[in-house]
Amino acid sequence: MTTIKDVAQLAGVSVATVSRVINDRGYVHADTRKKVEDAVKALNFSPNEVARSLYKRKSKLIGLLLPDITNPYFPQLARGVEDRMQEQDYRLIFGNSDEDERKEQDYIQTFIQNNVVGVISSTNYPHSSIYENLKIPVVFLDRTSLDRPSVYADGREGGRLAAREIIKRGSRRITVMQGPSQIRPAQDRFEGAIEIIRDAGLDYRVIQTTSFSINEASVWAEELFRKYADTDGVIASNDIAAMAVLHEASRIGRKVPDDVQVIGFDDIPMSSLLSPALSTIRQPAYEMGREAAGLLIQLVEQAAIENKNIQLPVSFIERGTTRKVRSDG
Amino acid sequence: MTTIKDVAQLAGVSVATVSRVINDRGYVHADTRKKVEDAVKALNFSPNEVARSLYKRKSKLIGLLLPDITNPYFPQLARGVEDRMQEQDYRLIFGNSDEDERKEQDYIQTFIQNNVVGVISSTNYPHSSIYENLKIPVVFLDRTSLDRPSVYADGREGGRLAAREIIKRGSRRITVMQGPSQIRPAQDRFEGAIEIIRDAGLDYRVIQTTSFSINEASVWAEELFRKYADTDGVIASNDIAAMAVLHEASRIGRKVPDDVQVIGFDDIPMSSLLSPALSTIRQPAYEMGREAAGLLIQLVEQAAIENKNIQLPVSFIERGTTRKVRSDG
DNA sequence: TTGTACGCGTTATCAG
DNA sequence: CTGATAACGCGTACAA
Repeated sequence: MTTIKDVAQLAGVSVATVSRVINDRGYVHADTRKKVEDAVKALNFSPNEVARSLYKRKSKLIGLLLPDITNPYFPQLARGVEDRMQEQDYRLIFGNSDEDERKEQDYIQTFIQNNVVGVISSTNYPHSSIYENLKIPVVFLDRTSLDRPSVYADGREGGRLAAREIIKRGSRRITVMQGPSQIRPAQDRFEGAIEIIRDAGLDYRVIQTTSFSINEASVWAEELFRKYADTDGVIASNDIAAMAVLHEASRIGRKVPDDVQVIGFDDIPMSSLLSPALSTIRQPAYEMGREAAGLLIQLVEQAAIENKNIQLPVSFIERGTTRKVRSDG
Repeated sequence: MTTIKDVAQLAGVSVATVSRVINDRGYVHADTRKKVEDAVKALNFSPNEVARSLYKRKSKLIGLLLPDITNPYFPQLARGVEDRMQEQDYRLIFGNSDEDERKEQDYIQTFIQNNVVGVISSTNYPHSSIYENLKIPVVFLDRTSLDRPSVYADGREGGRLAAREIIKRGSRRITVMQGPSQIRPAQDRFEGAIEIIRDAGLDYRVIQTTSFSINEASVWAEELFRKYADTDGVIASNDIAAMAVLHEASRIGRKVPDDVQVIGFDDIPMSSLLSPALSTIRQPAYEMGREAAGLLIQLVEQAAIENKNIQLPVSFIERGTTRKVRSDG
């Protein structure tokens, strides 16, 4: 490994001077600068971030904590975060929490040990002591928290939107899948949806789900059609659940969207490739990731005390699992 | 931040002793140990990994480089890697390369600057100078390389399997989607497939694709049915491509599997939720991730010079996009 | 404009 | 069995 000393020696100057040129700090004569730059190139030197980090007590590392990267919604968040961080030369230490508070705790701990300067977390426990005691900035992603910086989509409006659109297209016996109760955005969606359904004077059925797991999605889809065989509209808790509903509908011979309409949530990349393509409420996941990263960088670099919340809008993506809206409204 | 000094002071011993206790190294009297342990707890001390890393010139960090986490195949690899690493207290610095050699270069560079002890890379350039000159162990994941440690699935056999199964089920005018030419496993699959098709005395059509991108998948699917309208069997380059084919088939009114059979590759999680569910060649992605991590840990910890290759078996997952095999063969 | 010397938190060596 | 102390590589006072 080539160190700053090697460079200094080759350039015939002191380490301080080398440090000055590579950090572009303080005065250094043009000639000396040239010598140093040549030496740096010759030795292919790049500064040891660890030593830097130790001295400055801060790094260019950010901790990213997501529930489960295997769930197709999260990679988009992750990608957004990464791209934005990358632009400012931050790197990511990444972990899957499985929504397990203990695992989160452990990860945060090792993040700290590695001098990360901030963390982005998609936690279910934003008020856990884990985060209360943290001395570095945290941004909650895809999680609502009013007293802490966070970036999330407007889940309640998403729920409303889904209900409005499905009602507008003629569903009357709507089943709403209620996502895991500990996940705020999932509850927001649910509440938004039933708010509109109630206002429309309709009643509704509920399927309570306890995770976003792909495996279990099929189980709930089965349960849905078993318990509510007459349902003619499903507002799914996310696109995976919607896929499972589509699959089950097809299996038992219910036509989508003629017999039953389905609206998903998220708009994961493959939703448009389904047959019929999935109508869904789009969350701008990639953007959310980017925003979270941007916000965290601000917090890190400007130590702004002000707590910020960024709420991004959702939108209805009309595809093939909902009927065309009748022209008379 | 509480340091080893604080602990030493509170325990009334020297830092050396504290170090001995926390690393369980050398002799230390039971009573002293107790005092130190108490102090550690009282102060909630945990060692600064950065300082450790600086001194030891190695860390508990490894670099993971994947093309694009947004592609649903990679999260499974990532998750496998992470779970295995986690078990041995290694953490991941993660980056998306977008299959861009320059980006890889940059990431590897910063990995090194952060003292990572090894890297797992799913690169298209295993023989690039980036990796040649690396002094730390590298494991290539999902990429074949005979002279370097690597973990991959048996792509050629996968191709054969796909061809065999689709022929066995009656397809005669088969179209093979050839994945990006620079990606070895994709070529292996392709070659395996045409090998069997040729042996069967059939001819075949080819659609050349240049990426695994979801957006472009639709384009190729369209092209496929436009150019080869009579095709009665498609061996897709991966499950995403297969989804696009399914989608397009449905759009133009070709029945799957009756008019045309489709076999995917990968077995990504949502393949089973399609309607009809996707028949595919399964790669054990999660296992591959775990194996790669295990191998890298060995390399890191035992400095075994021996180059190892791990090839995992693929398997045919029979679902709804292929017909039932006729009992007479 | 440049160099010397110290400290960041930890571990290993070597005396005691 | 324990304690001083010198590294690890870098950045910054402070001196020159």
